Amino acid sequence: MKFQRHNAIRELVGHSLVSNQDELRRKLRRRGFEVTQATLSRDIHELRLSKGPGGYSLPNGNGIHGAAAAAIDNGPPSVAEMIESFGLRANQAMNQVVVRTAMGGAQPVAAALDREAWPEVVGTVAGDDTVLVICPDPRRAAEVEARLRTILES
Amino acid sequence: MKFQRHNAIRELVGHSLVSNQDELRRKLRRRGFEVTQATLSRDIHELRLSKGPGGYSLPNGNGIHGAAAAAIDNGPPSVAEMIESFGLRANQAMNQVVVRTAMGGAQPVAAALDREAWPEVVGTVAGDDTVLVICPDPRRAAEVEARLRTILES
DNA sequence: AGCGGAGTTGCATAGTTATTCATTTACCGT
DNA sequence: ACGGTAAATGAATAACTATGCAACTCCGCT
Repeated sequence: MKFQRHNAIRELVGHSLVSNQDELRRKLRRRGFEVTQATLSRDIHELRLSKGPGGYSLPNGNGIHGAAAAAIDNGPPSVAEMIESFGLRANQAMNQVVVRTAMGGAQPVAAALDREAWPEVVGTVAGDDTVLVICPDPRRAAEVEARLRTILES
Repeated sequence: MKFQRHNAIRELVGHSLVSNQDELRRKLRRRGFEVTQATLSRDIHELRLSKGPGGYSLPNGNGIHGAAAAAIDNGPPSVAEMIESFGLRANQAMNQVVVRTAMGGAQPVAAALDREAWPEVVGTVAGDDTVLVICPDPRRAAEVEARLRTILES
């Protein structure tokens, strides 16, 4: 089971020196986990471990396990949430959409848009209360405008 | 000189995303350091950098020594230098080009663009990590995109 | 000048990690 | 039960990083 293996990896990396993935593979095998290097590469990525002079280490100091980890992991705010919180209106202009928000709401909205990386959005620029959304062409801008309006009106 | 190069590496790693040694090599070349990947591997070891999900990072906490960092950068930063330091990617959309940068990199990049006053650029708008470059028409925007990409990939 | 050692680097390549592709497995809704 | 879909994984391999070695430079000494 992947979850158990992840915990074992955290434990090994936190309490002993692990210099490379093959060493990790051997240590895990002693604990009953038999997987290949490819899987460990993916595990390490998912656990966001980093590799430095002293082998692998946990992501910046916090070695939280199990339940505590899950509690913190409340995904980042979605575009829908941000628009619901801050959005005032959205207007298309050529290949752009201008989104007006409450004061100070532009940055969070733009950040959420960037993170979700909609295919119709090339990029965003945010001020204090205005987000400029750049699309490849007017058609895509219209789609974005429509989608944002749907959220605004819901 | 090795010492200067080490400082440049610290600066690049601290202020921009460096995903691998070849990328670091290209960014250093723009600043006048011409070395091979082998040397960078040694430099990284000596600087005790670590590599994680967000590229290379400085050894836990100690940032750049302000004076030393400033000493490297004399003349007004060029667009090429700024793009090398902060640029992530460039995408054209109609008569605009959206430039994504490392967090906080948009303002310096836009300032450099404004100062160099390219004929194909009408103006720029910068947020935290995105610069919107306005061109007179799509053709000119394509030229700007191509030129920025050349820098990014050089 | 000539010698010898320490330091730095590039080249080639060994060592390590990430990714692609195909397969297997588990779970859904019909 | 049966296709359809998504998650997990291994094998092969691409991509990336470290290292042995030779060449070169820079000093300090004779």
